[in-house]
Amino acid sequence: MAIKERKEREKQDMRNLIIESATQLFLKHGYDKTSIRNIADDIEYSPATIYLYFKDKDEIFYVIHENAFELLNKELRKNEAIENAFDRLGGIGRTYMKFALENPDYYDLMFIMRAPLSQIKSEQKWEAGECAFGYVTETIGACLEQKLIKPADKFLLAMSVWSFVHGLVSLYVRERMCVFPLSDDLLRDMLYSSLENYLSILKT
Amino acid sequence: MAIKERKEREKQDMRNLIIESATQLFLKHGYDKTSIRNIADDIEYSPATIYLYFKDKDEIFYVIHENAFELLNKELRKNEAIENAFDRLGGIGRTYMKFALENPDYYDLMFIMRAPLSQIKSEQKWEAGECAFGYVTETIGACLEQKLIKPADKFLLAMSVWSFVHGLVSLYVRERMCVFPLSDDLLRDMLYSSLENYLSILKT
DNA sequence: TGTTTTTACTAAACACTGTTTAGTATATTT
DNA sequence: AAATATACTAAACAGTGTTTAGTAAAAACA
Repeated sequence: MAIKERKEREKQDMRNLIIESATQLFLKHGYDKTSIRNIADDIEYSPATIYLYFKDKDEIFYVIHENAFELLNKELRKNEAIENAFDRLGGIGRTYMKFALENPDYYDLMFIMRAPLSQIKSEQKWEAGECAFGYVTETIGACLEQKLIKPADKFLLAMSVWSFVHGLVSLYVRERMCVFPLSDDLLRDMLYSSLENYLSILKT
Repeated sequence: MAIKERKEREKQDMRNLIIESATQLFLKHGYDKTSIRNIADDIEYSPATIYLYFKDKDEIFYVIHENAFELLNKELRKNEAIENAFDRLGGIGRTYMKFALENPDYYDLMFIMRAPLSQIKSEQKWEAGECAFGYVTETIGACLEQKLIKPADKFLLAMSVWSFVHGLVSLYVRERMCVFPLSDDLLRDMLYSSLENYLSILKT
């Protein structure tokens, strides 16, 4: 029965088609303005068809959110090449910040919006998040073992580092940094400088 | 012509009535589930009436956002009593965090959601934000003058401290701290511990 | 006072949204 | 060839923010 396999393939193709259209519309117009009807129009199917492939709108954006994490994780792991654990931690921080500033809509979906996580609520785990966060924790563990940073609980430090960078980029992404009377370019520089300053005071 | 004054009073009363109802509904059910029709039902007027007193939904939530800032600022200024500038900074940080954890919906509106700031876009300034942030900057300035913290640019430090605490509470409020397999109580404790740890490494 | 104007309000509509239901062709299996 | 299963959609449901046109009551004017 090769027919069943073909049907399975076709089902996956249709899912991909929907995700591709949704991703493109999302990156162009944002979450709120990407409606099921817009996606349906774009792929030239009726809105109801989309519900044969996805439970609801949030499930679509959960998949996009997972793709975005794959992208971020790929970027983060590039720092694996850095020998010194502290330099690696710095690299990870800068990569994370760069990702957020270059892909603000993805970042929003991954770490700010409630939508994609409605998929997880009670039951599943937030694997994508745990994976990215785990890498930070590991690296901090290495820094602690080699006494490259001031001693503290590994998880507390991981939470701190993550929160620090997230704080900077999320205030920027959601336009709260306007309290600084600075040009956008100078502001971005200052975000990076803040990170450097934080790393320097973490150092032993 | 005392009539004009009465009319003015009545107009303000109606605005207050709408804000009170909206605030109550917002704190009970959240932003998305607080619709103009819900508010109208609650105050026993037609939905169209609300538009005679507010330009749009965002203007209503901008006022609520301002009230929330008044509340936060009042709390923050209580730290004025603390003599030592560094202790005062710590107090401000803890007060900010406490406010966010006790009023997550207000915090969301003030520092995460896009809605209330749509009111500001091009033209006005975000006065409420600048006021709260200014107080942090001032205190950090005092810390620097008295050499209580490691030297760095005043604004860079203010941005850092704010971002650090915002990072912690916003990841918590938007449920990204679930990467930690901890109970809610332990998690909250860890947020405060993170802040203490950060303050300790800022110290000279 | 009576007439005109202004004010306060609303019913209904517009243009959307996510989602569900019922029904129809087409493809597959028996 | 007949029966069944699959893929799809038109239309509806229940909601959203917002606007328009029209109506009573209040205020101003004569």
